[in-house]
Amino acid sequence: MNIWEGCKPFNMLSKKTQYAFHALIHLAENADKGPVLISEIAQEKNISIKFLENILLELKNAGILGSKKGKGGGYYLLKTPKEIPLARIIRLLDGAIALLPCVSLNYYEKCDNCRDEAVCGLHDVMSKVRDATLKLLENKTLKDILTKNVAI
Amino acid sequence: MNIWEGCKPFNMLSKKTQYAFHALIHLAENADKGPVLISEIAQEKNISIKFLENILLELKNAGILGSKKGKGGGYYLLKTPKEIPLARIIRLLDGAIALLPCVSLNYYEKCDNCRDEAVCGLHDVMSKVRDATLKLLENKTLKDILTKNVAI
DNA sequence: AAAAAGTCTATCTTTTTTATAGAGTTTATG
DNA sequence: CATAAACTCTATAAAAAAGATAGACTTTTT
Repeated sequence: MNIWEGCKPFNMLSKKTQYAFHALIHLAENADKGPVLISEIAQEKNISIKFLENILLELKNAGILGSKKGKGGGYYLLKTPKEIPLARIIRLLDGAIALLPCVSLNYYEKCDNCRDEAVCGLHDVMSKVRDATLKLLENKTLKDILTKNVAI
Repeated sequence: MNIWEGCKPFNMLSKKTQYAFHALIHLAENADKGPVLISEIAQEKNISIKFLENILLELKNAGILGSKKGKGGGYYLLKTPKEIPLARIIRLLDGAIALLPCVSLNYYEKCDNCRDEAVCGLHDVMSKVRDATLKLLENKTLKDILTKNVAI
């Protein structure tokens, strides 16, 4: 059961992050209905319920979601969609937003194939890519990826 | 032996692609000296020689490098650095340049967590990220990542 | 003929990703 | 207060990908 089915999807967002986005969208679009069941999100978005559990828990531990146990419980947003930048979610679940460790702002790591980072042309170009990417992902929020209009 | 040592380097260029860039840089900067030995590149750039063999072979099969067997042999560029866009190398060795399969130009794949791609907000944002990335990676070439100045 | 150097194919190991299992805890409510 | 609903936590397993290696083969030079 290969979920990527024949494409070559390297460098992409993990399923974990993709599922997180879809779950957050569902939560935002149903924010008026009180806590939402994990099982409801899983069914609606076609995600393994047990896998989704872990993801929602991570989002909760990061202060993005709240939860309520017991009957009538479920998950809900702790922030408005507008307050949740996409970069926040990606960094939380996938880590660095950069094509090379040596240009990552949050997960920097020295590269060991170049002698001097200061004069590495690769470093320059990849920094530019990172900046262009972050400009979008830090300014676009959950609100921007919603289908329906939701009250702020 | 974890070569990523504690960072969380997902979504990044693979070692294969990174090694390819470093090898190409070395070949460009030594283009005047005739064919360059795999072993020379491996030593200079701190890459496993056997792993590098495979990479150089892929670059050769893609028409980017040429080679000469026997004594005095080695690898050499078939194009000028200016004619080799970075996107070409990444696509060859890593595949798609996109954060989601559904926004990849060269490796498109339908996403199965959203009902309708046409009204998927995620799709819109990720297309913008792809465009911003490609604008850089398709216009920047091997020439732009060289340290030394090399004759065109 | 011998040595140098790339070619090819196969396999192995490690790491990461994805997914699952199951016992535990909290809460609403009849 | 018993019960069921629902999230919590930790561990583990399965699958895929990345990274690396081995060795026999071919071509070329001298």
